Amino acid sequence: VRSTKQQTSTKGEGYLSRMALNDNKAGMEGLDRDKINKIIMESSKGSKFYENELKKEHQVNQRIEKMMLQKAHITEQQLKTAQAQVEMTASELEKSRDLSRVIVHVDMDAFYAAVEMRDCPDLKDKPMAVGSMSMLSTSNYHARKYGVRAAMPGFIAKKLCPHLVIVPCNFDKYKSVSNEIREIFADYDPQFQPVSLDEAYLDFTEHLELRISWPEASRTHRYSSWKQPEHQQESEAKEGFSPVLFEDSPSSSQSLSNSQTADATGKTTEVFGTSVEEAVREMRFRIEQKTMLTASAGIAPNMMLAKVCSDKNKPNGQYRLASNREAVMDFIQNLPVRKVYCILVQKNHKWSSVHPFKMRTCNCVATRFRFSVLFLCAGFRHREGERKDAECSRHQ
DNA sequence: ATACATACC
DNA sequence: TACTGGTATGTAT
Repeated sequence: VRSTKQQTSTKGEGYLSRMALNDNKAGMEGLDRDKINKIIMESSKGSKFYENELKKEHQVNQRIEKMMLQKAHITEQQLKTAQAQVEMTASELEKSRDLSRVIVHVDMDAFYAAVEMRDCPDLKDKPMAVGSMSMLSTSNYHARKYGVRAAMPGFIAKKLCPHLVIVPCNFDKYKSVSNEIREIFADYDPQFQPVSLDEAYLDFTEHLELRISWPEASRTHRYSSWKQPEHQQESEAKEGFSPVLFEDSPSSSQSLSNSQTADATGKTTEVFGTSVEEAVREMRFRIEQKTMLTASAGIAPNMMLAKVCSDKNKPNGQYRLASNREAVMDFIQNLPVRKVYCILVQKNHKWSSVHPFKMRTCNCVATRFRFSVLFLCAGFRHREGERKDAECSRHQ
């Protein structure tokens, strides 16, 4: 597969395949996928774009045919050599497996759309999307029920949902909100890695080591009335509380999570525990109080898994994958390859390389390739390496 | 070293 | 009418 060098693959999955894979997305329950695909096809037909996509798809098919021909000529000996290589790589990866870090992936829910809805309550119960007639950046959950989603041209979205409201992008606004949430991220990991305006990877490992001995006051956060501008200074002042001053063992209240102090007026503050889940819940709480926007998070021993996890309980939820081999393997079993398909092949050959084998789940890939160590791909490995370098220079 | 291709949001 | 644009990495020559 790797040696098939023709540069004929489509951009990403390709338009047509993408539609066929229009599954498994939040907000897609109870919607008629066939009908949606039909409308998309009819809207696309005859356009230059569509012709191009067809051409690319054809090229990919030819490439696959070629690969299948090559496959017929593979000898027993070659197979054995390849097998041995795979086993070797597998055992190397197995040895280098590191489950000691706690990585969190945070992703704002329908970010651009959520910002626009926050600032214009009229949009609240309407299907809306952010972008233009040519291209949408994202859509709110209401619009997703009609099959309207990110990276879809606006005019097609209008056909799927005639009442759709399309709001133009306000990047400056999104940038300033992004800065607000990044300030919170920095409290948990000063070296956090932003992916885009609304998404970042955080290494919680160190925060958790310190947090275990934090007093309750440092883990208490105030509900915002969303009217007083000073609410953010409030929480920052608390965060600035030095944990080093409280090195005695965690107090008895430490294990009691989710306790709330009540006022005459009701809840005004919330106390968070010292566990990962509590720390992440706290971070999401602070984001919501500060920006009126919700975020979802995934907690796992590496970036790739964290990313997949953050999708699991979206919107406004979080999911933690335990840090042991068994849990990870279990999690991987029935995961659609689509979510992590970069695991097997070179990054930019991934889709056209895995696709012809028609494998849906990771388990299927593992069986076919007798390959059991599949949860850190080159792309993420690169970024994780980057992070370690950054950390080294920080310590020096 | 450069141009071109691909990926991600 | 209309199928992104900014930024990164990877590959070929």
